[in-house]
Amino acid sequence: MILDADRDEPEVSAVYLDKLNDRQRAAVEHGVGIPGGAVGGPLLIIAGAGSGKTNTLAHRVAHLIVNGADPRRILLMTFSRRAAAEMGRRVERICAGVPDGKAGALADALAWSGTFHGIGARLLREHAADIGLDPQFTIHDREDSADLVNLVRHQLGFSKTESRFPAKATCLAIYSRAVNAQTPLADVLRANFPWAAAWEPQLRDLFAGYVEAKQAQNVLDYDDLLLYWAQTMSEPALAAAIGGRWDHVLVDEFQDTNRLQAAILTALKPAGSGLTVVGDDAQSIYSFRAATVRNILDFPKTFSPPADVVTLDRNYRSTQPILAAANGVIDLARERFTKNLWTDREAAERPRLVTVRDEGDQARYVATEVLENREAGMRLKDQAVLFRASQHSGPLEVELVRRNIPFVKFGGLKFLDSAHVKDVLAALRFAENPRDRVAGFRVMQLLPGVGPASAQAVLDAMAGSSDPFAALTGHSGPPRAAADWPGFVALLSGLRARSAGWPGEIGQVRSWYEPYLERIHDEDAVMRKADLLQLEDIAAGYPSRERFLTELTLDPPDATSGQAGPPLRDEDYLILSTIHSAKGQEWRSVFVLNAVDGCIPSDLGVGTSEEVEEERRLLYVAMTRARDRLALVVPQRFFTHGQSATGDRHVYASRTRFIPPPLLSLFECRAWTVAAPGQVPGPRAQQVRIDVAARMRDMWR
DNA sequence: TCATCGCAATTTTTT
DNA sequence: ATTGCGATGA
Repeated sequence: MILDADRDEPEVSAVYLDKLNDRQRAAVEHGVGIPGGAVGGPLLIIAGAGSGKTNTLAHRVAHLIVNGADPRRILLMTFSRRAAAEMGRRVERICAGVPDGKAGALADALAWSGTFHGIGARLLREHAADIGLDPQFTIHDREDSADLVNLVRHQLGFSKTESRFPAKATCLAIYSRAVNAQTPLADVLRANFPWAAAWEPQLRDLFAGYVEAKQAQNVLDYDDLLLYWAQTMSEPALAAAIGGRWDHVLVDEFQDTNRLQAAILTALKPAGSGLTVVGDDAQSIYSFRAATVRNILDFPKTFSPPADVVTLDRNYRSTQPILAAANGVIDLARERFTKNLWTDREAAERPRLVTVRDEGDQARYVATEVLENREAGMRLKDQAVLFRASQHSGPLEVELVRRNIPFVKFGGLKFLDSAHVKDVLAALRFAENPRDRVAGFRVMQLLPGVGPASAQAVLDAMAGSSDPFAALTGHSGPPRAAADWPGFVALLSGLRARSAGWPGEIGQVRSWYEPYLERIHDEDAVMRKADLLQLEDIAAGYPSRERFLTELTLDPPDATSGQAGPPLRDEDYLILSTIHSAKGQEWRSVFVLNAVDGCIPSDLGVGTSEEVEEERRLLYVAMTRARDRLALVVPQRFFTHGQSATGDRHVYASRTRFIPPPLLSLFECRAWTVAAPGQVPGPRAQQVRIDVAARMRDMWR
């Protein structure tokens, strides 16, 4: 693209502004074009669902650039890297449409965009020397962090206490909340983990040990990426240097940030100049991660003069009946801060509330409807099925496979979480950072004859040495692993020397690992090997081992594995997604599974009224994803787990409490049964599900 | 003392 | 599918 940067017209012909409504335009133009090129004051954009939020933010970024802002000095923090990429594309497109466009250099110029955690990791590596951090640090994901907590818990002897000590994941959750909410441990325990409150002194010791262990091993967990960043900002000189890197800082999905993130933000821009945050308190669904709507509510008065507020309440996405139903649901919230949305997209069809017999019928209903929609010209990609918990889509997935309907699932367990992938990554991480005990502990125990004790012994020997890797190669190995030890040392030496280059190293690990994989998982080794080949493909997309490990941890590929590889780009497929993962997206037709008490709200989320309110917002988010059609499905009975396949123990469920009788008029209520002639409904339907499940298993044999 | 195997119990949402 | 526990065997 050819740039004509010399033309310096004072009046920028911003045709793109004409497509915006007044409010959006106010948000885009706020503080832009101040004489002398000064940066505007803080801005809060309250943007309801479907109000063109992403578009407005993209226009604002583009408008800043068109008016002379340096894209390299813009920091854009989004909720996921997918959202960041989408934003970059839009900004580029808008800029490209401007005659004297500055779009040419934009592709890499908008370099500072990503998640809080991703930006934090990048800054910490750059400033490592300033804060006494080794820039080679590796990053632990949730599971790794929990494993490390577990190791420390063992050392401190909490694993065999009289009454049961909280599980490793719970310990980590407590720690994480204390850090992210910036709240004292005692308060966290009282408010969120009352059953663990008696263990406060032990937990305090555990967390101290955990922090020490992380530092000794040169690893950071997710929370550290924010915490170290925030700590760095408490040193005035560093704060000025880091804050001064950017003229504009924009934050999307601000309702889902926590106190620690808000603290970072105000430290970056204490006066709020150049600061823009966007969010919607009605869509706050991450308080389990210590996010708080107070960040949005308190934002204006954090600054003096206070931030300007622009509210976008016109919805461009959904039809009026869909919006009316969604508004009805959120109207019953205990407290509301934003006004209801409005739209002029008239339509006759109300959202449907469909009662079905059980989860099997729910699956058949959705599959049938999806196919009907497709017959009517709606691509599969225009349709999505949303659910509260990843597992809820199980029966539907079986039905889709049976009917040959391709789908991609978002949310829930990723294939990175599977044991074999983690094994390979642990080997790479151990080579990258030989002090990483969790990685070493895991990978060494793959060798026959090596268990926890001898792995610990080797790690201790390494930890006691100034050159841990030399200590490893010099180690004679656990006595009972004599046969496998040389191969293991050879692998790590090769990785350290980077002899195979990247991504060849991953092939190196794979060929070393395959015999162990076959030994451990002799049943389904074939499928797991295929996963590893896929991992190798993914790895090829990263420039180096370090970048691969970092970015994979912070931004794992978000489609869940399972079906035969990732679908091709031009292929049509149905979207299955947790409601959390559906954030910010929209589809023409949306199905919401299990709109019953126990699922929405989740049984596990009804402890406090705050939790119930969050579940209500979750349903609201799900409903507002729909543009033209929406169906909530209510299965009447659920088969309980823990019984034989032919068992019929079940419980009856009732419609979600978030749609009480007064709201029913906003829906078209109907029942659906398997109506195909010749098919016998009832117990037989259950039989079908079992047969199909067996057939699916056979696919891989 | 340590590794391994079998058995039972459990599983929200995610950077 | 994974985690935690106790028993067993080297």
